[in-house]
Amino acid sequence: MMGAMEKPLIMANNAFGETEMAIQEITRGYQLTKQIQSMVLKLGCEPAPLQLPGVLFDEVLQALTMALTNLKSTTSDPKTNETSSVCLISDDHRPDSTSIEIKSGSRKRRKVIPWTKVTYAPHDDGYQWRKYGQKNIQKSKSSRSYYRCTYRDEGCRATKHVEEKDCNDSHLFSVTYYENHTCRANSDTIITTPEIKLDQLLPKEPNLFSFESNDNMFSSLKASGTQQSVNEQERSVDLQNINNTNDQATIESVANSEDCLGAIFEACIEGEGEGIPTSACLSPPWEVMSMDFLVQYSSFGYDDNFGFPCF
DNA sequence: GCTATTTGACCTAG
DNA sequence: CTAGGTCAAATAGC
Repeated sequence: MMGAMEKPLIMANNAFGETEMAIQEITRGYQLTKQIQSMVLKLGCEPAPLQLPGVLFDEVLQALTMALTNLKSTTSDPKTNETSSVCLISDDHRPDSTSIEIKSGSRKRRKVIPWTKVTYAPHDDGYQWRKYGQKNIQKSKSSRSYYRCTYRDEGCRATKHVEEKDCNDSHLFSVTYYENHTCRANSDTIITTPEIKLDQLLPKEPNLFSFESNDNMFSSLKASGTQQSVNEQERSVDLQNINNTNDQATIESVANSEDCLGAIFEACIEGEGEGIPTSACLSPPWEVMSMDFLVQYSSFGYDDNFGFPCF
């Protein structure tokens, strides 16, 4: 009988199916990250093992494992309503906006899942923050700084915690974001995760872009005509001036360019030629972009809305 | 004087 | 009770 009772049943099944799909996608992300991990770490074996990427990959894999564990625990019995419902990705698809709605009895409360990134530039995320506290953390040698959005008065609840990474590199920070920005300011000034279409960024011909052992990285970039043809007019970086510059601002602007992200990522992953200098992937400031890139893209690396690479 | 930062006190969850 | 997060008064810089 086609009655009014059918609709809720279908909706419940769909919700369960979406969660199952999410599990499958996260599982796929996990497997892909493992592949990238093996390739990147293998690249870095000479002259020394890459400790930092190793740590970052461990964190990414751990995060994915936890997400899977949580998800699976909520889908053990789709016919009951006793478990919590899960909202994996919010409407705006921003990676830092993931949240869970926990149903406890008749009440429903929202728990924000923080999003962490590892970076050399903890303050350079395009938002305006105001520091409101600092604490020494017991399990960490360094202190943790607490920031909230400057526009809290306008109701923006975004906060972030900045902590120096507990590793050999004293300039590396772990930034944990909580809540989304709801302030108007972000639409004008925010520097979001670049929406990179990897197939646009990377050369059509596999060997067009290549590193030579002692060559300057930007010389290699200049040599790639396909790279520059992606959207010539939008490029703010004058690669030709980079080779001789020591200007930190210029270097950082280059470090933020999509060209470099895509190119270095491709070089690290594909290992085109044996001659890729480790320094091209790992020496500051290039490490800044490659690490941010790896962390962000291996965490959420399959969503076409962001143009994430798919290997 | 205004705004941002510092820092000790206070609050709260585990 | 303890550790971590937040508050708010004091301070600094412009």
